[in-house]
Amino acid sequence: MKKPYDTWVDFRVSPEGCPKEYMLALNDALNVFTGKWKLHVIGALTTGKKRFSEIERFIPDINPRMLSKELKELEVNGIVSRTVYDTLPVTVEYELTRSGREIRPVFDAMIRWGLEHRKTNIKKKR
Amino acid sequence: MKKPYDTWVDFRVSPEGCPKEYMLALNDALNVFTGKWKLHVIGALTTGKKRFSEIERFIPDINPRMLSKELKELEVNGIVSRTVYDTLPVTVEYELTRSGREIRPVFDAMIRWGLEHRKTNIKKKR
DNA sequence: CAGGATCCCGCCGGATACTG
DNA sequence: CAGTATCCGGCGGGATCCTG
Repeated sequence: MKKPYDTWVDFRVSPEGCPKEYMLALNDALNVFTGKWKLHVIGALTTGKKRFSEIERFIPDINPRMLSKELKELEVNGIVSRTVYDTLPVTVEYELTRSGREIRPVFDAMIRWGLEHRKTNIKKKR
Repeated sequence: MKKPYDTWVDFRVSPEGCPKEYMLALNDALNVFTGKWKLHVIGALTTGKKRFSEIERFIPDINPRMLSKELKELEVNGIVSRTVYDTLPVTVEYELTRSGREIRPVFDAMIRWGLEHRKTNIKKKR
């Protein structure tokens, strides 16, 4: 993945200018949402820890391959934790980490903006 | 573009549950960021209105096709406004709309989360 | 100057089948 | 149950060239 951010210091989000680490942080946040299902998975887990098949049932139209992929990425990114219980057959539980739980303010900000945006924009598309 | 959100009412971001319009709003917000360059373009325009080639120079490694595409999408989505002046040759200025300018709190929330997230996660990747 | 037209490739994500 | 393996199409996005 290309990161033009590294050389792109002049990007400004705040009036004082946006240092490189801010861009990295922004990028991190964006990476959490990339992919078609990541948001759904996080959403499913905000109602509490769940097992693989539970999440699968919770999210219509997702297939195991995708769910597996997304969960793995979220785990690597420290958003979701995976716990294996050696029952028979194995039980695996997924849960939001602290970071995962703290994404909510971001969602809230996005929703707040989105709602306002929708009000002022008569949706022509879709 | 598939929108599983429409049938997916059980997604919860807030404890009270997340109504469908919230999901749509969240989705709207996400659509603003999708694409490799959209964020850069918004960033470039936060420092004020700019012409096509100015934005091009502002963002390293972007090519005209991409810039054109992103600007068009942002315009359709009501984030950016396009003004044509009939000089010779034509001059075109791009500017953030009100909605576009008001994205900043969202960015701020993302950055705040991202910074916190980075602190607790010793980056193993990259 | 401000893009459009074409070509092309990687990879995201869907479908289906299989396993410890 | 909790995933892999494999195959495959679409499209996001790069490079290059062209135009009103």
